Amino acid sequence: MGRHSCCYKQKLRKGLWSPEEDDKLLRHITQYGHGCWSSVPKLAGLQRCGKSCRLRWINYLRPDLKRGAFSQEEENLIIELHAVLGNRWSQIAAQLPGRTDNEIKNLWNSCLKKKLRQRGIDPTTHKPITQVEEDNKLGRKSSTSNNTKSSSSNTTVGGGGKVVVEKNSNSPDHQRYPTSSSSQILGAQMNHSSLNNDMSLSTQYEFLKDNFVQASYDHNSNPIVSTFSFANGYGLNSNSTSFLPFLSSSSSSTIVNPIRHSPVSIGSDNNNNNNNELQSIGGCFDQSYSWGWRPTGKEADEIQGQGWSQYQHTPLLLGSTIANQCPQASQYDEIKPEISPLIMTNEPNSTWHHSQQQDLQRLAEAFGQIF
DNA sequence: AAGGCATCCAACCGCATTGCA
DNA sequence: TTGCAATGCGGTTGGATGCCT
Repeated sequence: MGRHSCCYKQKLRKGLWSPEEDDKLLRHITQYGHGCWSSVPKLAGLQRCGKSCRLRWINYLRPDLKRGAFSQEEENLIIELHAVLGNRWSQIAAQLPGRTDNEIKNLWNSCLKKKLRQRGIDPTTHKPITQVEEDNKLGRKSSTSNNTKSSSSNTTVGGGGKVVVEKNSNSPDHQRYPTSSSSQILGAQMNHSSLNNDMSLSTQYEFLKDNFVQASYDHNSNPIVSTFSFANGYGLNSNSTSFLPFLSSSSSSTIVNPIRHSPVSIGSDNNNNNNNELQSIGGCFDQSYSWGWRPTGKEADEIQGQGWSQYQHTPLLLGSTIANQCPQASQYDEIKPEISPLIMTNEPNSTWHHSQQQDLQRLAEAFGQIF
């Protein structure tokens, strides 16, 4: 542990904080707030630099911190988020209320990495270790290398916070984050299969379909909000008119814009600029088309059994409409339906019909821009 | 009991970004 | 536009602790 240059200049204390120092800092911030951190030590009567005070507050003294061991659910969530976000500890921490990035980083390095290895999973790539070894043996480039310009320099995305490209080119970061909102093909980011940028749009669509995990509906919201989750941790949150991308593996209500990597809010605020920004990202907000999934096979039979027959030709993805009319929709929260694409134009008297190739193309393009 | 080693985790460092004059 | 200070973030360090021999 070194010392900040400012600490050298001012002969400030370093190392562990004493209870007295904690008390001084806590009292000061409780009473006055932190304001400008560089002025906090002086005002609080501490021989520390502002940076040190800030860190102590964020990682230890904040009243909203959750103490104690991580639960199994929290560990699972961290693993899932790491697969999507890589070493972006602050963004992972944002999904776990009461936990700090430092805490999560330490847990990952001391415990979770080990657990994943024991399960035969490479903690850097989240691929099976055998596959990673095979790739290394063959000197094969990871699927990510096709999608990134460089792994040797830092880069930023969308004007948001710093995005550090990891030294290890196997990092999931490379494959999860497009450098522009439309430059990457969905499939290359959805998992680690051999899909590449050359695949046809209908293949992309099939890929989407395969990675669809579940639909759920929030009957307490008005209008009812439908949520659609995909295997890569992203999802779509919809009402009847729009689809907003977010990180679906989170149990919290924080919505993450996967393009800008920053939390945004989606609420009932019609003037919310973030909403507009998000809606402009995906081509699925096309004015002339609506689209969705319809359950087939066993699930379709179950729907009929529950009086859903009148809706059997209506897509589930536009679930807000269905859920408004048919409360049993919520029973499908945990079902992964077999799905077939349906599409409807917004022209008068248009009805739902099975998608044609051109519809699939539009759909795949829309998803390709979101993910 | 003592020494060596491994692990944990609080705290620091360096760098990028942001905000402001 | 530029320079600088403040802030935020991820990587790293090293003291404390526990376990093993």
